[in-house]
Amino acid sequence: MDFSDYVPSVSVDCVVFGFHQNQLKVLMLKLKHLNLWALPGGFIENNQSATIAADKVLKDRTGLEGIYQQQFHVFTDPERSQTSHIEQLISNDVLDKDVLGWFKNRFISIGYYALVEYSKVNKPEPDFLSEKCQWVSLDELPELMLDHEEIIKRAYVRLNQDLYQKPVGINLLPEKFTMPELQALYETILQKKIDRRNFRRKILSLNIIIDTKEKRMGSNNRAPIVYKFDKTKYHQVLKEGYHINLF
Amino acid sequence: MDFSDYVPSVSVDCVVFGFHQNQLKVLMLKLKHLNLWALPGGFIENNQSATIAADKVLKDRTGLEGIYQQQFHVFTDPERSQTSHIEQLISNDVLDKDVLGWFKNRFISIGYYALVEYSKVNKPEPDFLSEKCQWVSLDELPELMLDHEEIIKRAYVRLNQDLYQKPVGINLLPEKFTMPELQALYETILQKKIDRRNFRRKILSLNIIIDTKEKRMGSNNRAPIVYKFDKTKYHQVLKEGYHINLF
DNA sequence: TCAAAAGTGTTAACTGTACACCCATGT
DNA sequence: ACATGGGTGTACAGTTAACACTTTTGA
Repeated sequence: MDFSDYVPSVSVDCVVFGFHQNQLKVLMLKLKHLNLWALPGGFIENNQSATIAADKVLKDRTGLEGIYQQQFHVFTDPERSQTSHIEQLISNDVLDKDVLGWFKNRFISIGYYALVEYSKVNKPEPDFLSEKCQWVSLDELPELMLDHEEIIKRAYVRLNQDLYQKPVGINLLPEKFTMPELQALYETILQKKIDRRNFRRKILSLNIIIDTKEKRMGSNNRAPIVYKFDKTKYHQVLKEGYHINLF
Repeated sequence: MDFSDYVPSVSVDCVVFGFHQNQLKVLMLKLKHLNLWALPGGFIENNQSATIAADKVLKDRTGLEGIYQQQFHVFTDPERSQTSHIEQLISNDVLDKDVLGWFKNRFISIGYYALVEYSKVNKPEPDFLSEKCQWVSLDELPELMLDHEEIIKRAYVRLNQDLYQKPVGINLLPEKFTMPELQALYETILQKKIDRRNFRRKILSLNIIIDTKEKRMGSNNRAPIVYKFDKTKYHQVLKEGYHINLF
């Protein structure tokens, strides 16, 4: 393995959020032969920006392109770099021992959070260090490598803050969705109950979603209206920001 | 010069804001023999976090410790690294040519903004590359090295956003200040006029400033009340955040 | 026709906004 | 005593919050 194409000392870690069964999930990798989980991550090629590097990580794990991503923090504590898991991976023949030199470097990691439509991630792909890649519920995190738990926590805090400013949550839903679905998403991320009627009014007043004139049939109650985003207005609001008072 | 103590490929740049004569100023360095200005910056020692490295930059330039600082963005565009100014500094004998190897690296820079009390910075110190270090008004920026103009712009955008969420502006004022002074600061940063009476009410309702029972004498009008921060409550609010509607 | 959950509307409480007036200070 | 600008109060408008009723769907 040759790491000379990568910027030394810098890595990228992605906290990929998905929303399923009214739970916020994170895409995680289970390391081979170790009882440890890790965030999808990678290194930055010499001619890449970190954003492009993050795009590649996202593409490799989820198969998707054009995912919404947001750089949220850089993790620079010198204590965050540990190689014990790398050494174990080497002794389990997962990694060749000539890579230890690279991993012995201290790494500064740029944290991105990404929002994906859960159902579009059909078969998340593990990387060369891991045996599986799967969704893990945010409130049932397993034991994580290095400072990855802190990275997730911070990503979540930032997502939470951002949701008050911009309609980012929309990236977690499929193209078509109902008002109750959108509300469940907001309630999950913000961790508070919101009045159904007030929520609807506020969201509609943003003028970023459109009634498709369809209804979601199939349940034992009145069929909710199916909406989709008004992409033009959505991007406008995303840029400008707003403040929804959902306290 | 020996750079082996530093983390390769990573630098720290600080946008140091000060407030003087109702203007927002930034601390800038004038490069030796070049008609170019630069932000205070530095590299990260092997056992330092980026925050500590930024602290050192701030200490070296301003002489102050414990300055309020906030990491706001990482600049990773591969095109941002250029060495033409370094080469010119070498040909002017400012730098020894054996440092070119280090500076030829591509750098990823972690941007911090810092807020200091203008009057406490008595004699800003240039670094080894620069001939002077001084305050420059935000709206009269000279020609800047690399992407430093973009870094400043982004720092300002972030400061602006943060001011709506947390009472950060306080760090730009001396320990004791009056309501009109605080308002002038807000109006400058937010770039909008605010109604005097409404401003006062909102700020006071945050309960983070205390009437010192003193008055600022000396001008031809009613002497304004002198306030100071309630540090305990201030730090609490800083952590929790709020939203002031000053639109 | 019933339960469940969605759509719609109304009012009271609160917050923000736009003002006018009075007061202290130095000349 | 007057000009200047700071401190205080108040009423209106706009927004948010709390809540009740009607409608649609599948069983």
